[in-house]
Amino acid sequence: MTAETKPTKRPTSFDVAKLAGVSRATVSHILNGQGSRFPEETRAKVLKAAGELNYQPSPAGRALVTGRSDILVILVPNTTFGSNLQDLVDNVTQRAAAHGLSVVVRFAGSNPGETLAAILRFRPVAVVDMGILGADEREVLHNSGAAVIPRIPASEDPTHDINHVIGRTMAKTLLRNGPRQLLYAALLDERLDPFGPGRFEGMKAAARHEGLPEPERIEIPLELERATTALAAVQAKDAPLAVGCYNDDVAIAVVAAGRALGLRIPEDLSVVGVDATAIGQLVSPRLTSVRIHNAPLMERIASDLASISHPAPAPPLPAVRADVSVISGETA
Amino acid sequence: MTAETKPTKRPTSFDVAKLAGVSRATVSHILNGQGSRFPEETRAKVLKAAGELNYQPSPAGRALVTGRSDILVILVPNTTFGSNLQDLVDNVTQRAAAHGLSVVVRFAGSNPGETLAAILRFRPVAVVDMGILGADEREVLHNSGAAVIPRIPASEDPTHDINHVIGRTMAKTLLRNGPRQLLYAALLDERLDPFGPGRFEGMKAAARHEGLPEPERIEIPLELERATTALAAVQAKDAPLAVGCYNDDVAIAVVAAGRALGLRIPEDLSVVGVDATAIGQLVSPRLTSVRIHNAPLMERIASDLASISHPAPAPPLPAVRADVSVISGETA
DNA sequence: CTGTTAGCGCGTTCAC
DNA sequence: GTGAACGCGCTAACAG
Repeated sequence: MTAETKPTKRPTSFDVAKLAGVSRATVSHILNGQGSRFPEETRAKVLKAAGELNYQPSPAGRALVTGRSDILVILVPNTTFGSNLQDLVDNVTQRAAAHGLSVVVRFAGSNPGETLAAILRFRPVAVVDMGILGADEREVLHNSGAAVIPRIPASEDPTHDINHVIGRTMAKTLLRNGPRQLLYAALLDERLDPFGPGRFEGMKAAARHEGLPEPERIEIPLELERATTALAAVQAKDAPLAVGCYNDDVAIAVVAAGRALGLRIPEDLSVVGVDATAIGQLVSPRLTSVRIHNAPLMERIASDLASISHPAPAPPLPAVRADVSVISGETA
Repeated sequence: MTAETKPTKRPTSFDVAKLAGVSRATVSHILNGQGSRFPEETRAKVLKAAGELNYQPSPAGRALVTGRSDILVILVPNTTFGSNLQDLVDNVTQRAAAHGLSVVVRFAGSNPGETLAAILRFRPVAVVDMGILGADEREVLHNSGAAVIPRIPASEDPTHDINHVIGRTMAKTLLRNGPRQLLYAALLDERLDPFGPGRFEGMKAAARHEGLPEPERIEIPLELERATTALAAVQAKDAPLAVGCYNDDVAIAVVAAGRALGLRIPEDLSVVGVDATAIGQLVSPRLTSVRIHNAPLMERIASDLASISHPAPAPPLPAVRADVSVISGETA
């Protein structure tokens, strides 16, 4: 270094104004596009000055006056949320950047209230909710002035919930070779299983529809011995088991436990996972798994994102179609 | 709702001052603990008023005057960073909250400059770097006034880098049953493999040390057919292969590819992963894997976190011991 | 039309 | 214990 460059040398709107030979107000007007139209000459001067100084408006100053930060929060259920989490985040980050927004990721903690409070502290422009917020929490966010994305039609039939669809799909897949004792395998760590209830409900509905007894819910740790114990506890003498799992990881654990118990797969134990992860297709036996098609959701997020700038009241708003498909493997 | 509650009804320091019958300056002094000592009575009044109003200082206002936000950024390499990512984030979030800091997660994008810029926009108090920042980038952050955590001893021997240690450990493990042709298997998606170079270097060093030829680097997609093709391309006629993998996911892919090629494991193909994930221990054959002990790192982060409030120049600063162990499975 | 003045929003801090 | 000013950007009101 030559002469102890001051750490905080960020130019302010005042610096730009000075360099351009105008007032701060003019700078603000021009840089925000809107406002009265200034002669081309003035615009150019200001833009050039801003460019030379590499002027970046202070988020703090802006937040102070607008009462809102330029932050967009992506609320993520947990780390195990498919492997497409990264893609989704990258995608949203790109689009948000185009709107001048900064994206931050928050993992949903085990304490919903705390999580909500943490989000509110950011005074975000928008919150991308992957489906873990309750109606009341969405309400709170909305009232705080944050757009909650994707926007969900108000009168949503719980039967159309993606997790319900997943649960039904698992059940249907497990039952396609005749009736079996249905089970729902959740993760032991509840923190990681926010979608469990919906999926379990879906399986129950499917069971009812088939005239089968209500499925049982078991918790499967991702550890062989304890998983085996858990599975053994529900193993009937000679009724084949059919286990719908929270995700592929759990499915792998169930398969491992079944193997440890000497069960044939899928004859004695059929298993269906969710997410159709790459790993699930690489292990032996290859998993049968429900794949969630995120494209529609992504599109919806993108369009909602686009509409937060234009405070258009409420454009169309088609429901997000719950789009899933079954990847047939060797476990069901 | 009764009467269109105003969205922004947050109390300001003025409200607290009014209710407590003092000036805003007094409120500020008392609420920031530090400052001259006020009579107990005044303190109580202010605290009570703040409590009743549930007063939360505006981050924007504070940021404006301090030139710094109350944000702590955790820079995460990618989604596949072990499953302990969630634990680490939760852990840091807890501790940070105790310091009144808000934690945000950023995934390191493929474009380092962009990532750095995005972080700088937050003007964060601190950045937790999981080891993906270069010395220059750390420098930039430091100059911007952000504490970079964990603090790394300046003259760090690259040989002590955790990834180098991991690479050497993989090689050693693979070679414990005699010399083999060493390979390093990276993920196809480079975005997900920021630690690859260090690990590969570690393997090279170990190979040199053993007088073996330099290991080759291969890219293994997480998809059976293409993984098989990639592995077949490097398969010598009758030299057994020994593959050190970026992580357990890659290891599972290599094992699957080997099986597809009719190789016996570990006789013809030995494999070592990294992370010792739960899944790796549930599949068959059970993975041999290098486990990274995060406790020391966590502790270091915790202590560094504690020291950002006290601007103590530079307390001790013991090096973080790179602590790894080998989980013996059936693949090496 | 073009551009400026003035004051807000919120917490902090110096000087009295 | 307080008054006043600062930091930074925005915008309504206003003057040239």
